[in-house]
Amino acid sequence: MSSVTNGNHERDLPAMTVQRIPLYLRCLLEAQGERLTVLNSKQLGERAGTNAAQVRKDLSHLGELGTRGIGYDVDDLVVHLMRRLGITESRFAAIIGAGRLGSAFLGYQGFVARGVQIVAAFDADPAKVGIEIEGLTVKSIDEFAQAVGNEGIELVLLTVPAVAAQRACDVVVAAGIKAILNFAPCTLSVPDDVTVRQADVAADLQILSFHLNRASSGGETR
Amino acid sequence: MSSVTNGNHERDLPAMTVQRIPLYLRCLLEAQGERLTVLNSKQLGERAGTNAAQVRKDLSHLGELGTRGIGYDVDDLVVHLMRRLGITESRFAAIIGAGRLGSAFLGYQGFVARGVQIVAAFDADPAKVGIEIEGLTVKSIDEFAQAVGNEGIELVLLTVPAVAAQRACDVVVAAGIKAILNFAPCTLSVPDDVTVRQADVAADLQILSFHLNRASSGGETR
DNA sequence: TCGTGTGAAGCGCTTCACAGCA
DNA sequence: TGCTGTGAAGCGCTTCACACGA
Repeated sequence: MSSVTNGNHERDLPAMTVQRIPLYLRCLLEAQGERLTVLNSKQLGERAGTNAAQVRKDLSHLGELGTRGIGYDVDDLVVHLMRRLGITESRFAAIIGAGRLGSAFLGYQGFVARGVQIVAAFDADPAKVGIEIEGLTVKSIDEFAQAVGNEGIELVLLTVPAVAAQRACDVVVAAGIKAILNFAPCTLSVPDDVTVRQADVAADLQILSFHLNRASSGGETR
Repeated sequence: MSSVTNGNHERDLPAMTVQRIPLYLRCLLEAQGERLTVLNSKQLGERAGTNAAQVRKDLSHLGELGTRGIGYDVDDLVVHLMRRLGITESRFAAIIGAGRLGSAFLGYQGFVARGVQIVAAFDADPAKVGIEIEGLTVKSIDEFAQAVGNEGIELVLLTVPAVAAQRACDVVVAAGIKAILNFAPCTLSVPDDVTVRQADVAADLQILSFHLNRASSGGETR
């Protein structure tokens, strides 16, 4: 009603654009490491594995971030993408399930640079509670709700066995968490306002297996 | 040229259908565990988190697998989907990078039931070579090409740091591997006939973070 | 009757092509 | 001149609605 050049560039990004923003951000951080200050849509597209038109269309949804005749300022764009992703300040995450996979993520040093900080680990198994993994003491799942408030936890990585996943998920949802990354190969039931992303490694391998078939068989039917 | 009811149900599935087949398969295996013999499209859709129309359209691409008025025979469908994915016999996979994440997958018992068997682990670090993880001795990456032939390896899980990923990838591709699941947060350059799937946990968390923003802010612009 | 298989409609994403601006 | 931002065209996926068949 008052702004002129500022269109409705605030909410409602296409789902596919949202999925690519982390990819663009990663490529831009790489470019920063190479001391590049400007990237055009073609260059960014090549790094991200897409094309220039896709990059321009995606970024145009965020506002007019580029300079015609020049390209995109790398530092500027990094800030804009981080702001859109809500990671200008690190988001705090918790791991539920201190098994092999959960421990691997606890020890991974790469999350902080991507705007996520793992601040706590929980397990339902009393044998796991109290042990220290990568400098963090595993807490009981019973303490989860309290920890969410105390530590500002907003994201959950669910790394429990499939049979325990729904139970753990219920605890997480009851504590007010709205975003879950589920590594268990099962469908989780959650309220509409909770977002679940599925990370099923076996499914990924099956998809790759499918593509192996397509490549090898020349064209015979049997 | 001779078959009557058999249309061209052999190759060329829509990409999105291929992505959902592992999901359907997982739901069907669950149903088998519950001693269910028949599922209709609505029931399968609910389990898979989609709808009946989507299920029917997807499965129709594989042939006429259902029975009108009844639904789909669970065992039959499992066999069909596994055949399409090329996992009627287990596919053999190798892990490159015997770090925390690679070790976690080596110890995961759930792959075999999904048609994938991890048969070897490799690392470029001489300090890692020779150590035993979950009953498997870590080999040098230099032995990879030979092992591919000896052990029938067709899939690779790449769990090395980002800086080492392209180098490791080149070794894998040179050994004739056509399918790679890359856990390193970087874009890999591969020939056209090699399929790479990206598994970037930090990117998934960033997407979840974006959705947190959308949910919390009621509608104000600033 | 009930549920599949399927053409057709609907919808969203991708690509194109070019106007607009530094 | 060179590259962005963007309407429009193109394309593929999803959803609908119903004929067909057990």
